[in-house]
Amino acid sequence: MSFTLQDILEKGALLIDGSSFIYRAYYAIPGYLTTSKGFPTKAIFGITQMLLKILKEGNPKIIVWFMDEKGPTFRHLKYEEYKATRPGMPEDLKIQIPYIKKIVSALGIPLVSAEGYEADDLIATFIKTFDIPVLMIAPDKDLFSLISERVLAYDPIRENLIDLNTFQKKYGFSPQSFCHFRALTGDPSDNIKGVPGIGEKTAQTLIQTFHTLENLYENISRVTPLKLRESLLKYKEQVFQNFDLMKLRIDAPLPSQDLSYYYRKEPNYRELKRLFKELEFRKFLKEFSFPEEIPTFQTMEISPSELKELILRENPTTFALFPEKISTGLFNLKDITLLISFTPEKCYLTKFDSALWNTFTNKEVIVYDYKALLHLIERNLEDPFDVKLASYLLNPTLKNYEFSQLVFEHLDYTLNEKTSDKGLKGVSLLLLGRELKEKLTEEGLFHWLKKVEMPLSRVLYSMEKKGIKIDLEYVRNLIREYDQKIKEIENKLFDLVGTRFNPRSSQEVAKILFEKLKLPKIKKTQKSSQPSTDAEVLEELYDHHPIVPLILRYRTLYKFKSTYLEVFLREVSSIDKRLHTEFNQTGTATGRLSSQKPNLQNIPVKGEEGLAIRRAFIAEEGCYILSLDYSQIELRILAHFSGDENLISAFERDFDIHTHTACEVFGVSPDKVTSEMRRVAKVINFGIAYGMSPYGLSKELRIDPSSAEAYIKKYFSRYPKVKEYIEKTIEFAKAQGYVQTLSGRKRFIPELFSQTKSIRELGYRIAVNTPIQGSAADLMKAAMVALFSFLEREKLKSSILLQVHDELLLEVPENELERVISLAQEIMINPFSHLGLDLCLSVALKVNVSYGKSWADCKA
DNA sequence: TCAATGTGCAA
DNA sequence: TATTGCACATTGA
Repeated sequence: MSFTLQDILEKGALLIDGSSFIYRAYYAIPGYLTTSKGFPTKAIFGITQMLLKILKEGNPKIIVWFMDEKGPTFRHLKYEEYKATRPGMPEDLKIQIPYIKKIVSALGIPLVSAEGYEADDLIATFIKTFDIPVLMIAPDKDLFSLISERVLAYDPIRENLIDLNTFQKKYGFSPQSFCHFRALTGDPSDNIKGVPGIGEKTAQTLIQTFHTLENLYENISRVTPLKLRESLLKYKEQVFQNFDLMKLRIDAPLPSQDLSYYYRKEPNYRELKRLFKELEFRKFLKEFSFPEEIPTFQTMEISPSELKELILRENPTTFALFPEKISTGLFNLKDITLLISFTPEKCYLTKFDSALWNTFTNKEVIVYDYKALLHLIERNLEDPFDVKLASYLLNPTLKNYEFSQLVFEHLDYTLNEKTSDKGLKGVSLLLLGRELKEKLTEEGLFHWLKKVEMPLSRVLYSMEKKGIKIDLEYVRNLIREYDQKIKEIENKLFDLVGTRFNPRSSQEVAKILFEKLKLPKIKKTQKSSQPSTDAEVLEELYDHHPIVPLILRYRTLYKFKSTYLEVFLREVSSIDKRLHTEFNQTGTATGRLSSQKPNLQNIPVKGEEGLAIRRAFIAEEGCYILSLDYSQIELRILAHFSGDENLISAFERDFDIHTHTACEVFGVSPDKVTSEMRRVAKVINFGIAYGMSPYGLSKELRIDPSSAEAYIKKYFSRYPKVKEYIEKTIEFAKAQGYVQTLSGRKRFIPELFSQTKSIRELGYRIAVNTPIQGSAADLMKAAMVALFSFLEREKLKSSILLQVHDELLLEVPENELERVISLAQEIMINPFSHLGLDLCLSVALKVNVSYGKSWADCKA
């Protein structure tokens, strides 16, 4: 009788020749595959893919992974030449083996090997020991001799199934004779020489006739032609030695004689997920159905007083605190339900209550989104642990930091967005807090979170709440003025063109400029093939037609009106007539803040129109708007990181850095630097921090690429350590897969390992820019926290209103002005020491100060 | 109503 | 073929 595949999977065993499998996976898959850190994973990936497929489609009850062991086998001991010509395993395959073993184990597949024996011998012994149907996953012929009515072979790469019938059809003899056959032909891959002059065809005929070697040599006189017979006799010893080597042993030591030992076990999902993450097998992370380890717990409604009693009794050290339901009751009083959990088995639902609030002092409180919580409860909550900020510090490039996303990322289960399970949210927050605290400590970032990011959330909360005063009357007048100017320009445009069109539509503008007026197309837009009409293009076409300057002017006016002035009126609070932005503390890849609704970090400043917009931001009666901005903070940080003596000394001596660079690049003394030379130097200085290319510089400066390259070369020869630093940073990033800022925050840069050159080069620029931009952000954050706590401690009335990356905007009562200026300046110059942080720069920082009745008045 | 696109503002 | 953001208006599904 014969077995079907189904029979085998249900009643029999699936045996894998792991060692040959690994070789096949390594050589059969073309190309390279590595993690972002460059660790080779091609073989691991191939094996995993195949195993997952086998497990999914076959769902075998018994599956065993057999492997060779490192040391010599009895074959090596007997015959020196055995496998002597086989080259050693390639290094990059060798280091993958431990991972393959880990994955096999994690999948619940028993792993069998024995010192001195090859995988083949173990498989033969297994088949001999257990009389069950077997499917051998065997990518080479070494196991063919084991094929029988109950044993099939399968080549997973060629997807080729060989059963007894197929075998006999192909070879014309039974599998038991296979080693006799191979002893005649030899096996070059194992350095086994066959009989010269005997190939597959001849050997096949001989074995078909005689079945065994013994029988062949007993009847050697019947072998013709004579030459063949002589050759066989001459190599008789060799042939029997070959047979001895090829014959599979059936006395290998199996780990157990009990079949149940070889049953497939439940996968170790946690380990498997960890491995997939480490190896960056995103495909498997997505495809493999990991069961969710959702905690089991009780949800209980409880009154605040009862809960307070319970807390006093049990005295837990850590709480998770999540606002669950907010409804607005009588007199607009907020009615808040809290989820509170201090053990993963329980979650309490209770009313927000100030008496309960006191029990949290001196406890560790875990929250999600501290700033939002402060807005909600409008009370102080000292020194909590925010899981949103924590996971941002661990990885600033996540798409979003929603609670369910964090649970999925760090706790590996899916949280239903619906509030169907309130308790689970509370318990999950507690577990997230534990998990993230551990990870953060490992990364050395726990201190930074507690000392800077958490307090900063409170600072931002107070800035958002305070808002900034807007001169509404002024804005309304300005809008009227702009409306009129816009209308005038529209009319002129329509007159000149001859038809009405929408000057805000780039499509229509392009039609008029490039089709109707036949102006030269300078460049194309990014995604469509429409010719671009952006400012850069229009500048170039400025003199080609009178409508070009008009369109530029129209764009500026319309932009300022729609994006700024009208938004101010729309967004200004009806309660305090001030503008309240929202700062996002987890919104950028570098660690900067961002601002939205409205964005107050991109208020125009250039030109008369820019200042006109800034004039709308005014100080309260009796107060001043005070602006403190870091001077050249990014270049100073570059000087610190690179240690370049020239750059450092330029800052130490408080030179104008652009003029200094102009001196270096153009080889002239400071008094000979023209404004044009300074402009060029400024572009170079900025470009360096962004990793600008010679081509980019040439485009920006409208010079030819070769002169741009000469400038850059000159720059690097004058600031040699800057060049060195850039190179070292890129090397580090490629080796480690990430870069770091002063605070120790990491940004991983997968772009570095892209197959696409342009994306890879983007990765280099990110690697250079992120430590600089990110460290500047670190400094500013520390300064804000230190300044805020100073203002609070000294009970000053001054408040921080805005942060614009390297600038702080304060509203300061006149009588505090002098004191606040000197202290704020002092704090910003040395922010880390004010927080007791053990960080310092090798370059002095400089802070420019200005103040006035409006933001527009804050200029040097 | 939504997403994609082009454009432009800031550091 | 210069980094990090946010937001507007248009366009077409």
